[in-house]
Amino acid sequence: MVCPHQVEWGGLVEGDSALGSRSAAEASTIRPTLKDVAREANVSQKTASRVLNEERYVRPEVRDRVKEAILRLGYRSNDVARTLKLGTTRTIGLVIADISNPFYASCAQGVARVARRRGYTVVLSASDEGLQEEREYVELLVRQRIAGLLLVPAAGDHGYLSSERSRGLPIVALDRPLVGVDSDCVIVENEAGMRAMTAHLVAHGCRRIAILCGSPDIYTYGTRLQGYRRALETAGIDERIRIINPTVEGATAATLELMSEPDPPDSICCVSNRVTVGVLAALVRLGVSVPDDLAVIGFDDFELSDVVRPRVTMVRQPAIELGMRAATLLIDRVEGLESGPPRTVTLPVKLMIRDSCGTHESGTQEAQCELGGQDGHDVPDGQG
Amino acid sequence: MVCPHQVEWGGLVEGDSALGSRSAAEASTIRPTLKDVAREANVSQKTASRVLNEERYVRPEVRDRVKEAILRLGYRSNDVARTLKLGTTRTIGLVIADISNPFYASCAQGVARVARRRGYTVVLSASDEGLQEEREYVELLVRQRIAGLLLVPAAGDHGYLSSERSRGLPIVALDRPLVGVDSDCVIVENEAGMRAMTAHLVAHGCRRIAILCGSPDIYTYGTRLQGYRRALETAGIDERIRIINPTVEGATAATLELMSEPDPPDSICCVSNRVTVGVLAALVRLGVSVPDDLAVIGFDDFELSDVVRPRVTMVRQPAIELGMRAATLLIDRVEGLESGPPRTVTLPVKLMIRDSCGTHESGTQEAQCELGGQDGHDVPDGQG
DNA sequence: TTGTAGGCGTTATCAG
DNA sequence: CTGATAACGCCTACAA
Repeated sequence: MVCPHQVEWGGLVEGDSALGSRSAAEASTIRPTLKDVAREANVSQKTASRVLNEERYVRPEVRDRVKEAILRLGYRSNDVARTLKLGTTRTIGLVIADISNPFYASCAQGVARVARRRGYTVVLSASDEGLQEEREYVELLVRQRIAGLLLVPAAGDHGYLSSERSRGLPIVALDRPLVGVDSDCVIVENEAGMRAMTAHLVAHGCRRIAILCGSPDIYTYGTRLQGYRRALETAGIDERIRIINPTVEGATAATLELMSEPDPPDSICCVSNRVTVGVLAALVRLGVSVPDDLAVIGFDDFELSDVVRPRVTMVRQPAIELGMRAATLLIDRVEGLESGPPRTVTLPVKLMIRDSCGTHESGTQEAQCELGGQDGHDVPDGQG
Repeated sequence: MVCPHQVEWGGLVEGDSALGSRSAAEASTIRPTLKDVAREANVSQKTASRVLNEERYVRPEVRDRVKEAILRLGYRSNDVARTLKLGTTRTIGLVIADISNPFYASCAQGVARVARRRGYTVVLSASDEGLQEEREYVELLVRQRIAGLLLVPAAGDHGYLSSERSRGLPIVALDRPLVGVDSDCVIVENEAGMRAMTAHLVAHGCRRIAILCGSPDIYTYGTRLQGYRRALETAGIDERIRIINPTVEGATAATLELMSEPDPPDSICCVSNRVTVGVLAALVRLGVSVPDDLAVIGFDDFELSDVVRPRVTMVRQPAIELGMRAATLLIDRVEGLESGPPRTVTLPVKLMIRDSCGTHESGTQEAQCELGGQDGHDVPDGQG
């Protein structure tokens, strides 16, 4: 089916836009330009441009003529050209670890929401926690002249970003701070959250408390581990640290192993929703009864945490808000609405007390963690 | 901290790149151009360009000089300019309904994986099932001159896309075909899947089989509903159709209502993972025992479907592969590797038999649905 | 092997 | 109010 525009369009093929026939692969190039619109409307290019950008000083009559031409030709302005001229994109680059982790998906959702609201476009990339991949993506994004960069940094040194930063690229770290550059960052109360979790286990009589933790080189795991240690230290209890691959499969394997050892734990702290899910899967397979045989507590919510029996006690992070705050901060930087030194925004987490740590619990209770403030607190960093 | 490049850079401020001081908001513009590199290396711009693109015919000595200049200046080529000149991006636009639905997240993951492998960048947008929002996003993407468009169409007519298509923009529909334009599309066996689900319930003695379904205007729901109806027709059983808002909350509310009515169903078919999760939440709350009091079966897997007790019988769709196939097809079109008429790729689904439909089940069994082939089948459409 | 001139589609400048 | 003309940063032709 040939749309009517096609017909109109046919008459312009002679134009100097070099609109001859091309191979299918190149066909996407056959689009009318502002010059075509101008010719069609019998005005200069600049006038057409004026209409397009809704500038003043265009006679209504002329304006209508141009608008008509735009419609007739199915003209779409070329942001590539405009960007080149203006020197600034309305695109933000988002580099996360893994889209299939609901936590990051929620962060991305928050980012997307704010971006849309403020007229920005989001380029998404997944680094899979690899610094090398992250660098490649950032390189690509910089080439594309993104207005700002939002990233969940992989483990390792991010000094490579300092040249970008010094060239004025706004960067906001999400979920974890950057190592080796300073930048804004939006994180949650990792240590306090885990401390609260561990203390909760202690309060329920647990003494052989294991933690299944990803590499402490990754900030979130490192700080959460720290919280665990401090809580145990306070309680005078020995640590049982297991560094694992923090995936569902990794956690399942580790749990299977852990529970088959002599002197197994009486409780497990999970450092992420992936780990919690993996632990639960293993326990179900083993027929271990929670919380009777073993208590389980997790950092970060997961879908069904409230539906699974027993309902899992865990610390909830505001994932969507994390994304929204990060995006807001970034765009504020981009637009110059925010111009102070790098700042760290720390959002509060909540301990949701349910049934997986002992029968004393009843109903879902919420407990703000020690550091928690209603809206998080905002700390300007020391110095650059 | 001032990085060493800054110093080098300082010497160039006089250049005709107009690198004077600017406001913080515009600072991202102060980047060296190829011209700066050329001057720094004492060669022509073209020579610098040659080195950048690794063309032949550059004396090694000169090449090194240029590379050094690039490094010293921290030069990053400007893809915006390059794109304008070349007339073609390496960006694909992805419009999905909702990132927080793990199904779409997985699709996006598949897309991202292929895109990365083939050197493309992905711009992500979420339409929230709104046709209007979808249009706005597409408009934006077209302006950005994406090389191709990948979308999960919202309900409604997509005739608005035909002008883009006729201008040569490759479009691949994901999860649902487009209405009103023809295009490639990658979907799963919706009807067969739901027919198998329903038949499975019938085989387990269910007779009051309800379906919780989203608006049939959305292709996936429409076809799944069709599968349900056909299976019941075959079995000579009455329909119990409930059109709901297919979210977790919507399904929970509907289930609560459904179960409190006189003559409640003996089984529920869920049209999506969102619905299944919502149903389970409601049943847990009501204390309804599955499968004893009620059988439950779902379309589309969800995390923990295999961990929750009883384990939920459901039809699994290959979400990641869906995304990968769609992206592959799209990029093949973009690059002209694929040039025939629009084609529809249908991927098979699998019925995973577990415990939520009756005690006859034991262990997880897999059953390929009727139409299933190993790799899906590929049907060139009728005609344009 | 290297350099010069011109244009991709916009917008900005500055006259008419 | 409107229109030539010159960039934006890169690449393709076409010389040298």
